[in-house]
Formats: sequence, structure tokens, C-alpha cells
Amino acid sequence: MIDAYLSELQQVIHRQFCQQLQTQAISLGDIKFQAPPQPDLGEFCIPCFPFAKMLGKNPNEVARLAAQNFVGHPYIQEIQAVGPYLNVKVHRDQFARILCLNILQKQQEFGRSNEGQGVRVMIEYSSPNTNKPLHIGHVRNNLIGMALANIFEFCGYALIKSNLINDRGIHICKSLFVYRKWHPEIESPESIGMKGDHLVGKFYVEFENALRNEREAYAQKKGIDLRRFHKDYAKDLKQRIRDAKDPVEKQKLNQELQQLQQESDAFEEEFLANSEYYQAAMELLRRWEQEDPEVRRDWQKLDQWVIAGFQETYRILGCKFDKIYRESQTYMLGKEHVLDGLNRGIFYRKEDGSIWVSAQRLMEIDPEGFKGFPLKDKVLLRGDGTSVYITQDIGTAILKAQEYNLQRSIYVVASEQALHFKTLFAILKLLGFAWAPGCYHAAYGMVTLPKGMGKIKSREGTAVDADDLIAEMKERAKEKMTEENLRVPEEQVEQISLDIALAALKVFILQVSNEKDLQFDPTQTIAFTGDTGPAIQYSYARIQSIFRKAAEQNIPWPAESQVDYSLLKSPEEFALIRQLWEFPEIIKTITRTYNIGLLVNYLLALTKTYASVYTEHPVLRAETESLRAARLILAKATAQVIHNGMALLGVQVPERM
RNA sequence: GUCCCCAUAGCUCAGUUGGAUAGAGCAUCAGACUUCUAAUCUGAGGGCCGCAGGUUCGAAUCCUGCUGGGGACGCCA
Repeated sequence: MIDAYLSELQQVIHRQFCQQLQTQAISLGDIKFQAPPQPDLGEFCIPCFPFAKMLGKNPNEVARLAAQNFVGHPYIQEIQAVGPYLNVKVHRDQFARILCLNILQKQQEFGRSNEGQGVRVMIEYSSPNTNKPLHIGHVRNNLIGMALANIFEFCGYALIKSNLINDRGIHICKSLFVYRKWHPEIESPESIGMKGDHLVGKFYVEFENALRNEREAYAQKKGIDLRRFHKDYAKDLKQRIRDAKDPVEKQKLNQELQQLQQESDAFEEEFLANSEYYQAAMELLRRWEQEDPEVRRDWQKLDQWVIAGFQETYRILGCKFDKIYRESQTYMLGKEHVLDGLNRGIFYRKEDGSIWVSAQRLMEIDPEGFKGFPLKDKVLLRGDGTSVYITQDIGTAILKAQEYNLQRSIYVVASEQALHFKTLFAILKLLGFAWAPGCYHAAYGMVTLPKGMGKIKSREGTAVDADDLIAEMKERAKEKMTEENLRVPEEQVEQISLDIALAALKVFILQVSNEKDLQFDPTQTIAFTGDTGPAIQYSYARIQSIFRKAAEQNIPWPAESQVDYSLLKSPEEFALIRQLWEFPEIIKTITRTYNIGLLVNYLLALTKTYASVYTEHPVLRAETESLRAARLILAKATAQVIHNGMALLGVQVPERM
């Protein structure tokens, strides 16, 4: 209905342009509506610059001519040239009527489209390592993944949500080592009152601490000052190189930096070769690959502890998956295809038996992507036949395509892995998979702490833990709820305080553009006032409260088709109606741009508009019954759009708060 | 060294395909609750959109260079 309205509008304006300017150069698709900056200018506008270029005329002239001799139309009140713009004012009552009828009829389906019909898309997200609990960085990943999945689904795509569990590798064996060596007495996480993923994460931190102590002792024995190998020292040196004016001095410093790096690498290599703990972990890895039953048994035990912990966090965050892949199960397929590529002459083998893809090959298949990059050859399989990170990703990608016949395959993974995915996709193209160009890395920036608070490092246990964060915010929401008078039934307090906490967290995180780093201050956690999730929920809850009061007062629910929409003529109310119109278009844009922030900011702006409507134009105290009816319908439509938008973000909207 | 991302109000951030006077929130100041939920609203102040060129009728947005911040360039994942 809305589409039909817009398409009619487009045709009328197109005809007007063609007739008035006596041209056939303008196609229907050239008529693109925008929202004017001021509402009193009209509901839609068309900038005339492109037509001016096409016709060799002044844009003001084009707009002026286009506005002349308009015969009128049932949808359009008037068209008007303002400078180089043609502004369209519609009949507002009809505009409001079509919108409200549409929303109230479609309800949860309002905004749904079928633009993705027949297209099979997989979104892989979360993809945790099974050696530590989820922290705020994973939360960002999970929220982006879920929101994208919901939105693609809503736009008619056949969408599969997948999760690749990184359950093998040296880091897993580090936790495993600590468990076997130092804590074999622990029967289960429950037995010591801990969540499984937290317990295994504790093992991991313990390992890294032990390794650090061992490294320091080793350095001391060798008379080496480790501070020289610290990242900050190199950073400081780089700064001095930049600041150096004298070229001789500069070169000297450059040499020092290079030497430092060599020394540092050499030291680390030597240390690891002599490290009791690291070697023990490596030994576990080898035994794991050889399927040593004892190691596998313990690995499986810890794996189950961690996964149970993840599932709990996923349940709270609302993450769902249609398909779970495990690195331990896909790396074999990756190996097969690497060997296949070797046989077909796409890859090559070095003397030590390792298999590689050459930089030149990569460059040839994706010259744009690797432009100017002094790319190195990339190892695909170790000499001893064991796999590396990219091996399993090759296998997983192929498995996905085989199982689901995908047109698009989206990877929600941190932007630090950009080169890895560029390489992966190029390799898939080299192997000749027709679906390879449909792969896309939906990258997002790091979550950082404010200046002076250091960095988030799960290795050192300084990460902001996802469970702790949610629990803390839930407590604060509960406090806020009970501060004045509690409007929520006692038995719902737990659930609603959690819903509010999650709304705050999700809106806060999804508001920031994916590619940007996100600064997170754990000491302040997240606010509940202003541009926040709870503010959106609050708008919804207030509307529901109006409906409850209306029912208490035995006010009959109006039939939306009988309402006099011309009564909704205040600037605030009409601004709200204009904004509600935008919703379906916003959703579609996100499948093109991956910019979830569009939806978040839309909902914030919408509820801000609604808040002023709420204070200035009361529903139940409206001057007349017919005005009250119109406002009830508008409130209903607003609540529905808030509900639908928040659902796509994975946020619940409570009836009371 | 090379490549990628980022730089917008004191702070945190929006700004879709280049379009009319660059917007929110927080913080500051001044107002509004016997009223459908004040987790709210109304108003004020606050900007060389990092710097310098270029393309264009038009640039926060595109191109080039520079500065600053982050990341990547592992037989780690």
C-alpha cells in the first residue's frame, strides 16, 4: 500500500517533469524523493541538479518550470519550486491514513519486504575460542551478527545463522595444561560454584601468568632487559625516528629498531624452545592431533564446560544459531582441498613439505584488493601435515557452500582479520568456486578502554567480562525501577530489569558504526537516560499505559478506517507520521550498507519526536472524542514501529517499566 | 617500511547515493511534575567537520599529499 502510494507519486511527478520540460531524457528512476530539511517545505523533495545537467539548464529554472501548470492530483496538495528544489506537499490526512492503516493491518510484519526472495545468505558470527569466556568485544560481534541476521530475514532472504567454534589449537591446550597439571582435583565448574567458561578462562590466565614469570626469569638469567622488547619501547623509538631531523641520526635509529625486532624475535623463539610450560602445551597439542584418548577425554571435558557457559551467555543475549561448525571437524576438509589445489598446480610445496600459495597468485586473482601490498607467500599446511588457521577456514567455507548452496556468505569478524579474509576469499577464487565472490567480511572495530586505562586483554584477565557486565547493569536497572514507585508486578522485576539492561547495552553498542573502534568505559558502565535503549523502551511503555487507562475508562477502541486523520495536524504529530513512513526504507538500506546504526538512530529520533507529542498532545484528555480516536491510532502505530525496530535489534520492549 | 581503518561541539557519537542553515546525547545554565509513567519535555550557550591542495553548479562526504590515533603484515587463532 505504501509502495503503491510512493510509486503513484513518482509517476505523477515524472509525468510533470516530462511534460513541463518537454523532454524524454528523464526516466522514472531518476525521480528520487528526499526528505526536505524543514517540515513546512513539504513531505518530499526532488533536487533538480541532475536534470539541469541533463538538459543544459539552470537548476532553479528546471524546478520553476517543473512546478508550473500542475493540474492537481488526489494525493498531492501542491508542488512548489524553492530554488533548485521541487517540493511536494501531499494531502496530509490521506498520507496519515494510508500509513496508519498499513501499520495496524500488518502489525509485526510492517517493514517486512521480499527484496531478498530466493537469495540464500549465511551469516557467521560470534565464533568464540573455547579457552576463555566472552568479553565485551564478543558482545559487539554477537549483537552485530544477530541484528544483521534479523534484518536480512525480515527482507525476505533465506538466512542461515552459523557459529564456528574455534576449539583446537595451542591456546586451547594452554588451559588444558593448567587443568591437568595444577587443578586435576576439580570435578566440575558447579562443584566449585563457577560458570564453566569462567573456570577455563581462569586456567588460561594462570598459564599466561606462569609463562610470563618463566620468561622474566629466563631473561634475567641471560642478562636481558625485557623492557627493551616491550611494545611501548618500540613505539617510543618509532616516535623518535619520526622526530629526528638529521638523516644520519634517523638511519641510526632505524637500524636500532630493526635490530631490536630481530633480537626480540630471536629471544622469544629461544625462550619458547626452552620454556617448560610452553613445550608442555605443545606436547598436548601434538597428542591431541594424534587423537591421544586421554588428552581427547580431558579436552572434551573442558570443551563441554566452556560450551555450557557460552550457551548461558547466548541465552541471555538472545543469540541463536541454525548451524554450529567446529574447527576440529572442518580442518580435515580444508586439508583435502589444499592438497587438491597442490595437485592442480595452484599451490606449491616447499622442501620441508609445507604447502604454500604464492603472493603472485593472490595478486593475480584480486589485483585491486592486494594493490600495493608487499604480500608474502602464505602457508596453508605445515610440513608435518598439521593444519593452520586458514586451513580450517577453507574447509569451513566449502562445507557451508556445499550444505546450503549459498549466494552470499557473510563473516562477522573483527577488522584486525581483514587481511586473513582477503586472502581466504582470494584462495577460494583460485580454487575456482563459483560462489567465492559472494563472500563478504563484515568487519568491526575494536572495543577500547578510555585513555589511561590500558587495553582489553583476555590473556591478562583485564577484559570486561560479558556476564559480569550484564549482571551489573541489571542490578542498576532494578535499583532505578524500585527507586520511586514500582509499576511492574513483583514476579516480573527480574525479567524486566534484564530487558532494560540489555536494551541499554545493545543500543549503546549498535549505535556506533561497525568500522569504528568503540570506546567503552567500564567504570561508568552505560547510562539509562538520554539517547539510550531504555529511553526507547520508555516511550513504548508509556504508550501501553495509555491503552490500559483507556480500557479502564471503558473507552472503545476506534476502528482505524473510520478515524478522521485530518485532526492529526499539529507539527509534532505530523513530524511523527512523516518519520513512521521512513521505517521500511531504513530496513532495506541496511541489507545494502550493513549499517545497523541507521536503525538505532532512527528509533532514537522517532522516540524523541514521540516524547514531545506525548507531552504536548494528550490522548485521553483530547478535546474531542474524534481527536482522541485519531491519537489512539497514532500511538498504536508508533508503538508498533518501535516494537518492530527493537525486535530487529534483538531488544524486548516491556509493557511497563 | 608497506597496506587497511579512523579524525565532526568540552566528552561519547550520528550524518544513506555528494544537495537547502552540519545534528543528537552527556556535561553546563535557565524553566516545566495536584496531569496518559519526569528513564521525560521546553529553551540557551557551545563548530576553520585534523591540516593543505584538487574535482564539482555544490564537499563533513569523492581524489592527492601531510599530521595524529588504532590495526595488520605469524608454520597464533
